[in-house]
Amino acid sequence: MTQAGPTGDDLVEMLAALANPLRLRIVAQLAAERDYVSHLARVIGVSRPLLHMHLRRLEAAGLITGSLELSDDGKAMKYYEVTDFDLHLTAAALAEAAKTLTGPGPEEGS
Amino acid sequence: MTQAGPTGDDLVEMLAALANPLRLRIVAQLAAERDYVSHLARVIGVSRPLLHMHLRRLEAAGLITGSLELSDDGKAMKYYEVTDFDLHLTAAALAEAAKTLTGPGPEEGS
DNA sequence: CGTACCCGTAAAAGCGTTCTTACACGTGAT
DNA sequence: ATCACGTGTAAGAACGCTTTTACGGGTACG
Repeated sequence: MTQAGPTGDDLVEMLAALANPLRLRIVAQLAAERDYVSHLARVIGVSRPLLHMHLRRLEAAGLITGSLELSDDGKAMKYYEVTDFDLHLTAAALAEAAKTLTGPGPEEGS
Repeated sequence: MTQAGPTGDDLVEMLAALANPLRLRIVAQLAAERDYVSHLARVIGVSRPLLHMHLRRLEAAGLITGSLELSDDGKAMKYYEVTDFDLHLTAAALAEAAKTLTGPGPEEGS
C-alpha cells in the first residue's frame, strides 16, 4: 500500500473541485499569493457571490484554507491560501483509491 | 517549464472524467485487466447504455482506449484498456496549466 | 425461425452545478 | 447620514450531467 493517499470519496471530491476552469484559475492565483475575497474577485473578474461559492467548494475539498483577519482600519478580511497538496494520479493509484468508495457499489447482498 | 504537461482545457477534461465514483471504478477495473463492454457492465453492475456513455467520456479524455476485435465465433467485441497516464497535481503544476485555459477569461479588451 | 450473445443510439426524467441579482450586516471617513 | 470598503446569504434561471427505458443492427447455434 505504500503511500496512504486520500480515501476514494475524498479523491472524487478533490478532483471534482479541480475540474473547473474558474476554480483552476482561483487556485493558480492563490498559489502566486494569498488574497482576500473581494480583491480576488476583482483580479479574476467574477462576482463575489460566485467566487464565494467556488471558494467554499475548494475549501471543502481541502485544497485551500481561509482565515478571518482584521486589517489595520478594522475591516474583517477573509484571506485564502493554498494547502500543500500533492496528488499523484496513475491507473494503479486510482485502483487503490477505488477500493474505498462508499457510493454506488456492486451491491453485494447474500 | 520542465514537464510539458497537458493543456489547461485538457487537464480539466481529464479531471472531470475522473471526478466520478462510477468512472473511477471503471478505470480501476480496466487497470486490473482489459475487458469488453458487456462483460464489464456485468462485473461493475450497471446497464450497458450507461457504461457506454462513461466509456465515451473516459476515452475522450484520453484515459482509456477502445479497439474493436473479432472473437473466434465471429462476434464484434469492443475491448477497452487504460492508457499510461501519469498526472502530478500540485499548486504549482495547476498554476502552470491554468495559463493555457481558453474558456472564461478576464476578458482583456482595451 | 427463434434464441442468445455482441455492438450501438435516441428520448426523456431527475438531479446537481453554475451564475446572476438582490439583500443584509459591520467599520471608518467625509 | 451617506459613501466606500469589507463580509455573508438567499432565490431563481439556465445549463449540463447522470440514469433509465426502449429501440436499432449484427453473427452463430439449435
